[in-house]
Amino acid sequence: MDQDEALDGAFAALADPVRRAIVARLSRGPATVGELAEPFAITMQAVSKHISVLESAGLVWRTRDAQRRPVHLDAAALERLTAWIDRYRLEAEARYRRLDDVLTAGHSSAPPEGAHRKRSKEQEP
Amino acid sequence: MDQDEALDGAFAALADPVRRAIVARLSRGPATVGELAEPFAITMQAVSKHISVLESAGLVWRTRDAQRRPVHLDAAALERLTAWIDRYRLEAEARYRRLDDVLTAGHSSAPPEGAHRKRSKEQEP
DNA sequence: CCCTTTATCAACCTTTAAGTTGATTACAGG
DNA sequence: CCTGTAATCAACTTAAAGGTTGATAAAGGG
Repeated sequence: MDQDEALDGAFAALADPVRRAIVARLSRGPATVGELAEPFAITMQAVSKHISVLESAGLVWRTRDAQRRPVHLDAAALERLTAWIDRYRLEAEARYRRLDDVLTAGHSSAPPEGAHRKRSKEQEP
Repeated sequence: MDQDEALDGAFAALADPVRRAIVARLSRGPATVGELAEPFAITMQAVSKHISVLESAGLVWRTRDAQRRPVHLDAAALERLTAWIDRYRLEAEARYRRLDDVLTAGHSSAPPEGAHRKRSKEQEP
């Protein structure tokens, strides 16, 4: 199953400021390659490649309008990424909370943000 | 600071199946480098590098316990990633809904999943 | 004390990614 | 038509990423 490869591609696609800017722009609506390239100091060929990367990652899809190729954002693909992250984030946060419960047992004040670090048994460098 | 570079590093860090598996494991609690390396068919040095990548990305932090270096997941860093994605995902979804509202105006049935694609004005290949 | 465990440092190899320039395709409009 | 516009294809350069082996450092247990 290439569930893994899908995540590889999608996260890698977002690991580039140009591609993230393209995603941000597309969240407001479709745009052509030329429009997407305009804000950047790189060639349209380079932007075209970035779009191909986003498309291979399943984050965008292309249509056709004469010689233009409008690019569209796929929100569902973004949702799959947050789903992956949240699965582990929530698990970790639940664990923190259980730890804080134990460590603050019998006390009244709620632990401050980031308390888990300072309350850890191990020492920092 | 450089918001962009932080996202670069964090997304790039998750764009690797080994590092994602490490994150998944750490969501259940801290682990040593040796423990983290055990499931993989690569050397501990390679895993150590992966952990350095995750640490530079701010996704994990290390403590010290004798000659061991337990690694801990930073859930807040994961939260920053979902925050970035959701910002644009929600914007795009809101736009879809407005489009569907227009295109289904006066009709009673709710649009099916993925309707935005099929209802687009442009044609697919 | 030494020796074993745990992990990092260092040098190197190979593959891939981002960018460039130059040529080519596809389509619309005068 | 044929000209201009929009975008992709192709070949190449450079830099970085992921892996390896081998050596080194730091800390405890016998």
